This record gives sequence, C-alpha cells and structure tokens, in this order.
Amino acid sequence: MGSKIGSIRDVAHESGVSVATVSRVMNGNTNVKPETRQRVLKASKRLDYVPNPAARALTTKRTQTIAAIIPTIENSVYAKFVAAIEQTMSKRNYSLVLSVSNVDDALELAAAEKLLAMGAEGFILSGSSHGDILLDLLARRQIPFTFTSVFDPASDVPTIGYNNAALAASAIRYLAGKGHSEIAVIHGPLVESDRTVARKTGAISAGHFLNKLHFVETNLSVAGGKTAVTEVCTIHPRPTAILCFSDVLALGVYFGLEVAGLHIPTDVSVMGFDNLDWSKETIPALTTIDLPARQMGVEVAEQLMLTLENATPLVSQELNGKIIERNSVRILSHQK
Amino acid sequence: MGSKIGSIRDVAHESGVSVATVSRVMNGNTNVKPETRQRVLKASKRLDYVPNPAARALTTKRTQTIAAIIPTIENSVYAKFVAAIEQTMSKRNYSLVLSVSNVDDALELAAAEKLLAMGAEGFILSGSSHGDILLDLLARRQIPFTFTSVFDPASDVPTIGYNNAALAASAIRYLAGKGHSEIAVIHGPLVESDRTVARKTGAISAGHFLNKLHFVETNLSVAGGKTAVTEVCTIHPRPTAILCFSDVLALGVYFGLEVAGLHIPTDVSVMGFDNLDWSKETIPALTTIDLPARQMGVEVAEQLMLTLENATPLVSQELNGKIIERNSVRILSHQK
DNA sequence: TTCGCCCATGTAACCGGTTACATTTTTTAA
DNA sequence: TTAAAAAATGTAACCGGTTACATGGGCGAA
Repeated sequence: MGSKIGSIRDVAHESGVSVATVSRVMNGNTNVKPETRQRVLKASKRLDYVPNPAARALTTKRTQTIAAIIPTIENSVYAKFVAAIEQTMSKRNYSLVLSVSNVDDALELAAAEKLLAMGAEGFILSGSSHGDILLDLLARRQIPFTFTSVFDPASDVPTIGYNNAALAASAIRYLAGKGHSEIAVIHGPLVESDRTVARKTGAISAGHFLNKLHFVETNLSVAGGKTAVTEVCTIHPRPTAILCFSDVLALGVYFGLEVAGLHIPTDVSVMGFDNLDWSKETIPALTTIDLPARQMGVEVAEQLMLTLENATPLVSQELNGKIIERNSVRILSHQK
Repeated sequence: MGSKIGSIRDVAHESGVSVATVSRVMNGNTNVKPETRQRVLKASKRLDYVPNPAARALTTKRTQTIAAIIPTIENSVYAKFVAAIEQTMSKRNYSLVLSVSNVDDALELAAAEKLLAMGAEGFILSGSSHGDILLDLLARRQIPFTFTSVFDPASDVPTIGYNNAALAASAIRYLAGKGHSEIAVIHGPLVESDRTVARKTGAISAGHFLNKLHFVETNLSVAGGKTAVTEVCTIHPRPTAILCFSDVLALGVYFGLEVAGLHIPTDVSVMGFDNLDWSKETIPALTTIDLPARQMGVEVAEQLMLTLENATPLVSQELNGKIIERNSVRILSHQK
C-alpha cells in the first residue's frame, strides 16, 4: 500500500548508497562503479522511482519546456508544424506547451505570461508582428525566442521561415508566365497575419505590370474560399486565374467554382499556397507552393534546444518554398 | 543589469515584508492588509517578479499539467479536440503537454513515461485499447486518466466520448432507410484504432439484414479515400452508397468518384463521419455524423482538473453524435 | 486598566532533487 | 611497501517557493 511516491532518499536507503550516488546514476554520470549502478537501478525499479521534475528544475534551473504560441491548429499547415516540433523535442526529452491564439497582442501577452509562469524556457512565435510589451518581457527575462513562418534577415529577432513576399511574387510571375494577366488573389484577414500582408505586398510588387490584380479578403477557411468566389465572379473582365494564399481557401474555391458552373482550369485557373497533404488529390490536382512546415518545426525546435543547452545564439534561417506544378493552372493559348 | 531573475526574497526585501507575506499576496490570500498588499504588488512589478513554478510545484506537489497522447493532429478531428482541451485548461492556468503517437503500445508507454517524468498529473488517452504496462503504471502512481473518443459504461477506466458502434449502426440504418442495400464502408487501418473496429462492429450489427456490406480498409487520409474508390468500383453490383468512417476519407471519395465519372448522389451516395468544418461546403454538401470533438475536449479537461483539485472521481460520460443530413445521400426511388 | 481574542505578519522547516567539496577506497608508481 | 594520484562515494548546502506555528499589535469587554 505504499501509495507514497518514492523519493531519491528512499532509493538511496533501499540500495544502501547516498543520495548523491543515486543522483549520479539517474543522470548517467560515469563516476559510478558498474555494480553500484546496477544496485541503484534495481532499487529504483523496485520502488518505481521517477525523479521529481520540479525538484530537479529547481536546482538545475532547467525545465526542458518550450512554448509555442500559434494562431490555430485546426486547419492547415500549423498542425504539421506543431507535430514536427513535438516530435523533434520529444526525442531529446523536451516538452512542448502550446497556446493557441495570437490574433490579439493583449491575448498573446496573457498567454505568454502564463506560459512563462509554467516554466517555459524558450518561445516559438508565429509571424513577425507582436506587441512590444511581449518582446520586452522576453528580452528582460532573457528568454530565447524566434519568429517563424517568416524569414527576414533584417529582423533583430531571429526568423526561421520563408520569404512570404518573394513566394507570393513568384506565384504571380508563374501565373503571368502562363499568360494570365487578370488575376484574383484570395486571402485571409490582413489584420490577423503579417504573413498575409507580406504575401499581398509581394504579389503587388510582381503584379504591377499586369492588367489588374484583384484582392479579395475572406475568412481563412474552406467556407471563406467558397464565398469569395462569388465576389471574384462579379469582376469584369472575369479573372482567368485565382491565387489563394492557402490551400484551404483553394479547396473552397474549387467548390465555389463548381457552384458557379466554372471548370478548372478551362474556365479559371487556381493556385494554392501550403501544399497540404491532400492538395495533390484534388481534381484537378492543385498547383500550389510547397511550404516546408515540417522542416521549419524541426529547425526551430533544434535551434532552441541547442541555444538552451550551449547558449549558442539563435540564427535566422531561410527555408525555401517552391512551386509545385500540377493541373489546376492552364496555359492561356491566345497569349502564346 | 540585474539580469538575475528576482526571487520571492528579493520581493520581500524590496517591499520590507517577509517572504510569507509575499507568498500570501501572490496567492490571493485574504489575510493581508490592503496597503501591505499594494506595497508588495508594486515591488513585484518593479522587479518583474514571477514565482518560480518549479519551487511552487515542489512544495505544493501540484504541477497543473495534464498530458494528452493522441494518434495525430495532422488531419481531422483531433486538432479540434486538442484545441478545446487547451482552451479549457488555459482558462484555469493548467497546461497541456502533448504527445503524438499511439499506434504502438511500446511507443505509447515510452511517451507516457516521458510525460510523467515531466510532471504530468493527469492523462488523456485516445480510444480504449492500451498496453497493460501503461495502465498499471498509471494505476500504481495513482494518476487519474480517461479514455476519450469512446464511451463504454462497462469499462473500469472512465470513458468520455461517444458510442462508436451505435453511431456507425445508425449510419447504416440511415442509409438503409433511404433504400440503400449495397453499401461500401471505407475506413482507416483497424489495427491502429479500436474506434474503427467498434464502428465496423456496429455497422455489421446493423447491416446484417442488407444484401451486402463491403468493407474497404485504406489509409486514413484524402489519398486513402480516393484510392479506395477504385476498389469499391470493382464490386458487383456496384454499391449505391459509400459510408466513410471519417470526413477526410469522404473528401477523398469525392475526388475518386469524380475520376471514375460517377456523380454524387445520383450515381453513388456518400456519407461521412466527424462533421469537420468544411464538410458542409463540399458539392454536394456532405451528409455526415457530427462528433462533439470540441465538447469532448472541454469535458475531459474539466473533469480532470476537478479531480486533481478535489479528488472527485472521474465519471464516464456519453456524448451524443448525430446525423447531419445534407445532400450527398440520395433516396433510392425504386425502393419507396 | 487589563485580559483575551483576532488579525496581520514573521520565522523557519520542508519539499526532493543537484553538486561542490570532503572523505574514503582503490589504483598506480616508485 | 608505501606515498601519491585517481576513482568512488558521502555530506550537506542550496534552489525558491509554501505553510505551520510563533509573535505582536489593536481593540472590545469586563
């Protein structure tokens, strides 16, 4: 009935050594005679001993916990990202605490304070626009943190991600290269995401020589993409291509165009952003931009762990997205 | 340059009171004179003081951390579930540590040990089939835990979820009621999910009076659903309805049927499971079974927190799924 | 005025690890 | 054989909170 959880002193007593030796065994310290080690291991197994993480954290000042604040895991690419972070950290016995929501600086700050009060040693933030109070807080406490999903060599904060503006620009250029000059761009709320803003900026910069670029803002969801189509259809002349800043939107567009009786890519070309798992399965298969979400998760997790262990500084890193050509974009014949 | 993080003694010194008083203020204890409280609050703000969670956990023996082990967050309904858990716990200052992967008992055990060593006080497990070693471990340590996504009043472990067998049976009955008697059922790997097994069992029990029920096992993904269609099309006579044990599969089926040149619901009816956000947007809108993923997350989080605080026992709870009729299932006229 | 009680506050032990330093044991070298 | 060096192990302080218990001040009742 020993319901009490065993402590290191119990193990020490049980195996007839001191607590220091037990501690050494538990931490893989080499200066322990093999047979002593065995004895301790046996005893700790017998007592079901697990070192108390709070006690350990108290002395070592390490919690092995990293926080991530992300906008949502419910759809899209964040789930992939989070899964990669979790896997990478779990390999090295770190844990991830997650907080969802960063549309609002105040909410994000509150979440961060909570995460901090839980012992998070490092922070993963999404995008590059965050409240000064939060950034100050992290700086004061000397908490390492990175921005993700963006790459900006000019930022003081390390950024690990891709160049959203350049990627959007390349998408526009790709479509232009296929002969499209009337292009609609569907995107999620600008106020919620600096990445969306960057993509829009990039699109504009690449699109100024085109007839027209039409931006349609909608909810970042399948439903949002679907309803945006009706707005696109009111444009004259009707755009020959729709660029969606997310595959999720593109899926909505597929359904919206079906409702409108428009065929992809014969009547309208569609291009996505993200390269989610299913995007190659749509009919027609979706031409999109592959974002290295998984790689980004691995990268950010690894850098943060390294920094926490060796105090090496975090470094910005650009990950490359690339256009995946499939069948949803048509070459405009009258253009060639 | 006071880079050192302030401790409670610093705050005590700064505000000219004892550590006990500071502690009382930080914990909202009432026995503190208002003006003293103010003085302490000021000082702690000035020093950017945040109580060390490890030290607190060490004495209180509470970490306010709950672990969840889920099969995947990458698609489907788990993301919703996790988001709900996180939100619910975050309101009460609990944190969620997540581990992804439970296809394998050994892996799951390893994950659980890690989570335990990180101080998880409660566990959320998915489904009802888990290794005995894990269950013993949790029992020995007296860690409260629940099975989720299933409801089974006969289980010794509290289950919070829905009755998978009954739901699948009701889906079959629904289709049969619409005149379908040749039904294909597409589902993910049986070995990976006892919920899938339960659904299959339920479908069989409700379907024994039908001409035929054809089960097709595939990957639990859009791609899996799509490829399963080709197998369904080889069945003679061709099933008039396809029941998918996940909306994700159903989406794949939509694309697969499009490839096969079959129209929904004219040629084939399709029914899903989950009621993901986008399922009402498909063309035709998907008839499916709504699973209360969000509610399940809230429920399990709340129960666990309650149990940890008041030692109230966990109780099984059935959440009701229900059929959402939309336009992807046709009434077979020759049947009426 | 004095006793007793309550409220506010302080003192110090304790939680369970880690680790610097001290001590004992073993090995190496002369 | 013995001193010195190296290896193994032990002792106890410390991390930063919480809290039981001790103390002291203010006030009402007698």
